[in-house]
Formats: sequence, C-alpha cells, structure tokens
Amino acid sequence: MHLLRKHIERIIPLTDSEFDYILSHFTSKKYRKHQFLIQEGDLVPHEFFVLKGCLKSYMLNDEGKEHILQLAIEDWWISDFEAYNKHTPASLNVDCIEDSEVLVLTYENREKMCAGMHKLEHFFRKISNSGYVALQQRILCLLSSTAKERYDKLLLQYPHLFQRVPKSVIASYLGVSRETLSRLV
Amino acid sequence: MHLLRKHIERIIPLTDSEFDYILSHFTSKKYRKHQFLIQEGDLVPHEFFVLKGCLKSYMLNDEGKEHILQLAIEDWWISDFEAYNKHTPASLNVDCIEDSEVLVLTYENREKMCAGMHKLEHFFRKISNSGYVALQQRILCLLSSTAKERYDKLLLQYPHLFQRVPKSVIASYLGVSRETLSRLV
DNA sequence: CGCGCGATTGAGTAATTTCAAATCTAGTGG
DNA sequence: CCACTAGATTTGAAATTACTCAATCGCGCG
Repeated sequence: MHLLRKHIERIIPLTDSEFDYILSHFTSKKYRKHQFLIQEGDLVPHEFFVLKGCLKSYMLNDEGKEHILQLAIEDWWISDFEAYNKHTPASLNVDCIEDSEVLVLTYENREKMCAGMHKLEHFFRKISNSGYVALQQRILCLLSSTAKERYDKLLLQYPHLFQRVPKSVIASYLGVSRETLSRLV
Repeated sequence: MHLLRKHIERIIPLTDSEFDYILSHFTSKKYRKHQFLIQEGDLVPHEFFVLKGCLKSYMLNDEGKEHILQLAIEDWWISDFEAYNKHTPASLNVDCIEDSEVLVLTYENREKMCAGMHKLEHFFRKISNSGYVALQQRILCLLSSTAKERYDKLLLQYPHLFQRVPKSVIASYLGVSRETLSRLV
C-alpha cells in the first residue's frame, strides 16, 4: 500500500477514491544528498512527506553553527512549520542527509482539502496533537536529562537513525558538541 | 465578551448559538493556590482552559526536583496532553501558582464537538499547529542559547509572567538552577 | 516580633565546551 | 589493488559554564 495511505489510515480509514483525491493534491519530488528543500529567508509554501531518504531541519547561529531542530525519515513530515503556517520567511534550513523522495503539499492544497473533507482535517489535528506531545517530551528530556541520558534515550527510541545519520548531526540534535558526544559512548 | 469566545474567534467566527453550544460542553471549576489539577499517576480525562490565575505543569525527577514543562495564565490551555490524548496515566503534575478558575473540557466532549462541528475541529487543528510551532521555538532556544539569553528572551516575550511567578519556577522552566538564574540578572 | 519562604551570595566541584591535533573511513582515480 | 583525499570521529588539555551545598539576606504575614 502507498506509504502515505498507510500513514493516514493509521488514524482514519479511507476509500480508494478518497485516497486518490488526497494524493492528487500532492506532487512528488526527488532531491540529492546535500540538496536544499528550504533555505533561510525563503518563503515556504510547502510541507514535505518523506517517502524515502533522510532530511534535517536546522537553524544556523551567528557563528554558522548548526542546531538541528528535526530529523525526518520515511513516514515523517518536515518543513519550516512556522514559516509555512504563518507565511513568513524561513528561519530554518531543510536539506537532505541522503538522496530523498518526498511528497510535496502546498499550504493552499492542505487547507482546501481540510475544508472540503472533514475527516482529513481530523487527521491533521490528530497528527498535530501527536507532534505536540512528542515535542513536549523532547523539551522535558532537554530540561531534565544529562547529555548521556539524552543520547541513550534517543538510541533507544530511534536505533535505526544511528546507522543513517552522522554522529555530528546526532550531537547537534541532542544539544551537545560532537566532541562531548564522542566521549559519551 | 467571554474569554473563551474571544479565544476561539481569533481563529473562527462564531454565532451566539454556536458559542452557547460549545460552552455547554465545558464545566467551570475554581482551585486554590497549591491545589493540584492533575497528579502523576492519575488518569487525565480533562484539559483546562484558564479563565483566571496561573498554573504550571511539571515533571518530578528521581530526586524530587521539579522540571517545568509549561506555565499557563489566562487564555491558555493546560493539561498532561500525552495522558489526555492517549488515555494513559499522567507522568506530569499540574497545580496552581495562584488561585485559579478554569473551564474543564473532557476528552469525550472535545471529540464529540469536533466530530459534530467541522469548524471547531478546524479551530483545534489551528491552535495545535500554533502550539507545535511554539514548542519548536522553545527547543531551538534550549539548543542554541545560553542561560542568560534564554532568560532575556523569556523576559522579552512574557514580561508580565515575572511579576506573577517565583524566580525558582522561571529557573526551572528555563532549565537552570535558581542560583544560576539569580546570578544572571 | 518572629517565622518561613523566596532570593542571593560564596566556594568548591562537576560537566561541557573549545581549540588543536591525531586517527579513522569510505570513496576515487591511477 | 593501492594510494590518496575529504570528511567524520576521536582524543587531549585548558578554559568556561553551570551546579551543588551551605550560609545569609529580605520581606510579607500572622
């Protein structure tokens, strides 16, 4: 079954024609490793559902240091969600850690589909709620756990990530220097 | 106008009867300073919309230290959202920093209203999206800013909070010890 | 007036960072 | 198949930041 359909049907059941209707609002796009989907300053009319590959969203500070906000692999959404929702210029960058294939959804198409199909709006509310809870957990982890504990929790939760993503990226996601991460293991 | 109505109408317009319908799904409740709305281990059938007062949600670690996940004043929602959405026992505590008055919404009522009133589901999706973006910003702040910078940003964003909340709570929200916070100012 | 809570200050300690250098690894071209 | 290079990772040492523990201060309330 299509990855997107499986993803949506984890929350709401779909008929074939409903799924076709939904899918018709996406376009598909391939990107190469290191290619940017979003650069700081861009307008962000799209969010991306990952079919294949691995991407990261991150902020660059004044010294050019990367702070990784999000990692996305198959079955995840990624974008600069603030810029996307508020129609402001991106403050984040999104680029590929691996060659990737994504489904592209414009803001207009998302809103149009939500307006016309109540149960899809329900779906987007539910995944937004789940995402909110996941971010709360990450905040609690940052507040309450040492670097080593954060590392162990991430390893436990997403063991597969560590095979796909450079350690320096993991370090930045956890909020420690790569040297410190290297000493933790 | 009713605070809840103003809150909802920031996103969707409501007729009087629509608002009455919505409000009828809430109950009102008052709590005293230090009183708990949720304790770790509880089931969490409710989320709370703050009409008046100030509350905090927090985790207690093994040594009994508080890690503040959220502060809520008038016009904010608070609960243990993971437990609320997933029907699992609370891992957080929620209690009052000031005498408070809240509107109580059960999970069943929220879902019932969302199912029966598409535009309310739209509202809940939109505030969930906003909350998600706000948490992303907090994470970036934790990843990229020093204690002092985090303090300054919070002061800039919510100056009124500092008049209502003990410094020790601010410290815990920012992820620093109160002694460190005291030395920052 | 005195109690108790919150806030501050001091001193020593622990964790993490920074900067620099060394090492490892995967991919490339000869 | 091997040597070479660029990028990633590790290690060392010094400096910085924040923490802990303890003592003190300040103020509002009974």
